[in-house]
Amino acid sequence: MGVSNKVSAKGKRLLIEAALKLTTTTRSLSALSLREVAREAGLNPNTFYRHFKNFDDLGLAIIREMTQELRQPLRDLRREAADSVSKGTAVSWQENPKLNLLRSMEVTRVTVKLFFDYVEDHPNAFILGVRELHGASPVMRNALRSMMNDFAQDIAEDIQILNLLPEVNQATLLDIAEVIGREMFLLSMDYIEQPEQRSQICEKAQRLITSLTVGHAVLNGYGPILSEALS
Amino acid sequence: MGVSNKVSAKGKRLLIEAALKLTTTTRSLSALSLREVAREAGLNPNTFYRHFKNFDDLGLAIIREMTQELRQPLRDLRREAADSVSKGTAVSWQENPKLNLLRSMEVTRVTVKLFFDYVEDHPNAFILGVRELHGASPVMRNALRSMMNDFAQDIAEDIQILNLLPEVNQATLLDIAEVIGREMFLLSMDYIEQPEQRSQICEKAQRLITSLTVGHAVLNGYGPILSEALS
DNA sequence: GCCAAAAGTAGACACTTGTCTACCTTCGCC
DNA sequence: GGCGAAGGTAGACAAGTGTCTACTTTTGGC
Repeated sequence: MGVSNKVSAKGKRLLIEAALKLTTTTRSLSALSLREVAREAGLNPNTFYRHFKNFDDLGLAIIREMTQELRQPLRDLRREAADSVSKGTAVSWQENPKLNLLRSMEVTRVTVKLFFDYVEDHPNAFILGVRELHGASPVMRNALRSMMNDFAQDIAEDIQILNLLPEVNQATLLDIAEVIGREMFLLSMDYIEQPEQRSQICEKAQRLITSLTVGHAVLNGYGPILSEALS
Repeated sequence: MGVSNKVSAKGKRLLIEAALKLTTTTRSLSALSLREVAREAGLNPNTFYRHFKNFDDLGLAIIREMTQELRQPLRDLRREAADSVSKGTAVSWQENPKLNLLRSMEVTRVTVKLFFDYVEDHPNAFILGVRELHGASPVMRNALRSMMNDFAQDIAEDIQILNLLPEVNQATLLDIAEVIGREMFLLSMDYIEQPEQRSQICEKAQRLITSLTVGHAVLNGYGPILSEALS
């Protein structure tokens, strides 16, 4: 059931779980009442104050856990995907464009798959994340935005380290990564809500990533190389 | 002040404006109280019932207005942008790839500019739209999702009619349009919140759109043509 | 100028909410 | 084995809430 370990006091744990449950099934975090989540947790309303000083505080605790639980695992996932495809044999674009393009697409395919598997295992975390990312609480928004930035940073680094893209400007690389991160998170909502369309959603994500990276490569003068690779 | 005309009863109008104001400045729609918005509107709580049967009902009314107010104008904007660039002289990609690419990018530039001007004039509508698109109310979410679909449909049609892209599969064209629409809406939040970065945000949007379309074109076998156009 | 329908108001109802003070229970540590 | 802190509970409070019934005002069409 999503966000789980690492916090000692069981009351705190219960409250977090309760809030998570209510949020994902009914209302947004800021619309919950203190008594409501205490009731759901089977605790006295006052117990809330023993652990949190207000609602944003609870929200931040959830996000903190979520981040811990998501970032490193997702990082590992992408590495795993890369390793499973290219057994350490990095090839430059100029050397063998076709191979590299195929490798990129395969890494993308595997990463996307792993990502959505992960989404399936932690639906609540993603639902809450997407909901509050554009929600009403500035505190939440900022916290989640910074999480998304970190996430984008990771993606950008991986793209670079894995040599999935010819060299491009650092800033625009980050732009690409941001869009990819954001769209993956948003697509995760569809993935959760529409189980029967999951394979199509995976493919859609792959196409998006490939289009974006290839598009950027072309605009940076790698058109001929890519054309050759695609022929 | 955003969403404005077309509804007769002034009470209804006042309530809508009040809800919009409270939503964008403080909480999400579902977190508002009936009495609160009535108070803000300077009306008796009971007046609410004369016009809406519940809160989702109010929300839908707002969305209905928003859609009316946004869709056709945005459509006109894109046409205007296209006209201002190519004075009716449609050129096929094969005939003159370079000209067409430049024309595409110019249409993109102008459209993006006009779009964000529009955002600047209707910030509340966009804030509420983005917030509730991923909010807690399923009714809202569905209504807004369908609005976004229509919006994407419009973009896709325009891309096709204006010949901005070589022929591609209808479905993937729609995918591109969806991503463009979504990202434009999300970027509009940044645009509203960070006035000092507006020109960068415009450029970012342009790059995104160009990368996406070019990327798709390349993957559909138009790489050589584009390479030539870029040379 | 009338009159019904629509829009708006008043007062009350049972209920939920956040937060306060005060008290009990469990646990870790010396 | 005792003690202090942390975790949890009980009861009460004023304030706010959704919704009901009943009443008044405004409005538009004849």
